[in-house]
Amino acid sequence: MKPVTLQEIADRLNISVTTVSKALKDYPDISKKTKALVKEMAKTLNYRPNAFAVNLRNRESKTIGLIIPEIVHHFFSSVIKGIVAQAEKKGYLVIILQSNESYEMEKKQIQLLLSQGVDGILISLANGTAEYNHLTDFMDQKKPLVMFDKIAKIIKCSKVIIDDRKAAYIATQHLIDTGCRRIAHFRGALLPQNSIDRFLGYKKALLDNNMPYDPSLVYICECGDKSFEEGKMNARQLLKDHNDVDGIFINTDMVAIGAITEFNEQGVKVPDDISVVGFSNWFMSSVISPSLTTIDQPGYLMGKTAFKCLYKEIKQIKNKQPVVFEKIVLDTALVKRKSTKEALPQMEQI
Amino acid sequence: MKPVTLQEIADRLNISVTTVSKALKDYPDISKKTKALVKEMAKTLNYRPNAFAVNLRNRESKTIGLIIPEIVHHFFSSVIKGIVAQAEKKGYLVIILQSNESYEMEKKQIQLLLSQGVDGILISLANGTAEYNHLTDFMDQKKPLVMFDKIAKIIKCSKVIIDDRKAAYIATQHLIDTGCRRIAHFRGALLPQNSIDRFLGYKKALLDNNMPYDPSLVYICECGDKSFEEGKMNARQLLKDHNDVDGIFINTDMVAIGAITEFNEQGVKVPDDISVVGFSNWFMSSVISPSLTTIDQPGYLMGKTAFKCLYKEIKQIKNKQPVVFEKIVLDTALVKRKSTKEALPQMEQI
DNA sequence: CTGAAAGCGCTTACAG
DNA sequence: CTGAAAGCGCTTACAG
Repeated sequence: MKPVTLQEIADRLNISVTTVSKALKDYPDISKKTKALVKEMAKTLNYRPNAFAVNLRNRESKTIGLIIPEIVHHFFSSVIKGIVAQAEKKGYLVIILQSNESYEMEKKQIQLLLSQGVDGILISLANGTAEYNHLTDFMDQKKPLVMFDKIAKIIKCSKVIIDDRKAAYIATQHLIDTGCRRIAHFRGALLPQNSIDRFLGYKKALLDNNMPYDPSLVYICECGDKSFEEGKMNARQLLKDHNDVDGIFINTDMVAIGAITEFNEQGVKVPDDISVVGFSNWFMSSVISPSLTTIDQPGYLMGKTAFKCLYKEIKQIKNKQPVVFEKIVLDTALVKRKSTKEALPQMEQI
Repeated sequence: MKPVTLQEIADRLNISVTTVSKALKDYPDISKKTKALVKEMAKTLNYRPNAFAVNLRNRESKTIGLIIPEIVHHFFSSVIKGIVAQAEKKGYLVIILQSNESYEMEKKQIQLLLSQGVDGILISLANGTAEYNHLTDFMDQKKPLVMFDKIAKIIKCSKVIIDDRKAAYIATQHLIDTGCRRIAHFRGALLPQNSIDRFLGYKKALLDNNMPYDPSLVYICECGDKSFEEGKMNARQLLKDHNDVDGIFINTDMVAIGAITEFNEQGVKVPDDISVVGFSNWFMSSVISPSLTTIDQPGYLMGKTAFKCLYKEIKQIKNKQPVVFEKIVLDTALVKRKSTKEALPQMEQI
């Protein structure tokens, strides 16, 4: 069974393709009678417009691309869900690609999406990305690109993020408020803006509380798919290097869970010996023991917001309006659980 | 900057569009010299074929659709990752849609994908799906559809699954081998084939071991996004109803984690008082305490395999070869952890 | 070895 | 109110 075309409908009704096309789209210059006839025939034949032809004419695909470092990831999968849900509402479909934290992949994927003719791109940068020509190339095609979570400050485009520095500050402050006096930090890789910002928030909290910043207390994790093992390893190393540490602020939950697991295995008590604060609020963090105090990061909302932002720009470009870039900062929240102690009463008054 | 077309290249070189097209595709009837010239010009101008036009001509989009019940889900996100990775290798892009376990959504999404002109569909059925016209409609367009994990036995198409019944049998047998004598089951929703099969595997293991099957020991979970709470609730109810139960086989890990959490909170010792076996081997299951004995379900491999299968059928249809449906059953494995006891020596000899 | 022409299915400016 | 015609960018059977 060949797909039904406008031509087929036109032939059956003995009218022109033009009229059929207009009737289906409710052009005002077509008579009611004709419209009814056409629509009925279209229904009977189960007519479905050929998307390729429509796309070719209209120069839009109603499809967007999404490039994300990792799919099997509580936070990112929540973002995906938000994007897909919001896109569907607006009649847009989402093509997903995983960069695997690789710049090369990311570059290739942008090209792929460009070739496919997506109307826009949503991207969270790979750790390995330090050059941005692939992004500007895309934008040079007069197509919008919106970054979320892992962004490049230097690129002029809309961004949806959280205030990583502030959130990290609050996390570290919480450790201080609950009595920690020597606080380590397991940071993320060196390049990504959010691991830099979280590190800076940690440092600032220390300084604001007159606590010395000690670089030897900062450990690095790549935060790829080996996060759990990295957390364990770093925790082991930390115990060897510094037996006086009583708190750690960790760049991401999965690493924190690795660290807690290591502490549990070594008989180090959390939070009595060492308090731990994570980042992201993965579901898992609420069910391990002790449950993890962490920063809640609104993944689903971030996805929804990022799509809305992209959608707005697609419309603006289509209507030849000027595109105004936005920087949207979403709220985070400290989720207190059992991996940190109760706040000291005297400290709260300071 | 307008996109570069074949016409543009042709004009600049003073040759025909036909020749340009053929040169770029290395037709043997074009001279080496012309090919070199054309390719160089294409490179200089950064030519990129218009996908819509190519699609329209070739009647294929190099795009497939993926419909999945839930994106934020360890198992399903692993499947997505496998599909996307394998598809990219073959030059295919993947459009993702989430059915939210709803039949209505699923139906709408199939239509959407059909309108979009995808070359095939990969689907894991929603719990709510009991009618299959939307699936057969799609296949009537001479486009392949492959089901994975949550399938409908009755539909004639390729399927990639695990042997749920066997895996459940092994899980239950493990409970018996480790000394459990009164074993409950938290099953999934009533419709999905895999929750039926897991239930049947449980039942068969009991009967093969001369243990009575007691329907009052079977509890139902929808296994949607409330899985954790369902696990807790069912565990609470179970404790009230049956204080003699010493083992539970649970349809999916997230529910099992809920149950274990409830037991921990109530001071019921796992595995000493009650042993628990889950299903799926979510990462989380290895880090909770006690860690969860479960069935490892190969999500990434399932995704990869499902795409390969779909790809094969796309090619078969394109080449007008007969399409042979396959049923591919992937291996699972029992992962023994701390939520079950050591096997009893005397039992092992039986 | 090269190119004119038809056609994929649709949309829309224009004529009547 | 209706329709002929052009055109979106590509591919390929066919002619020369």
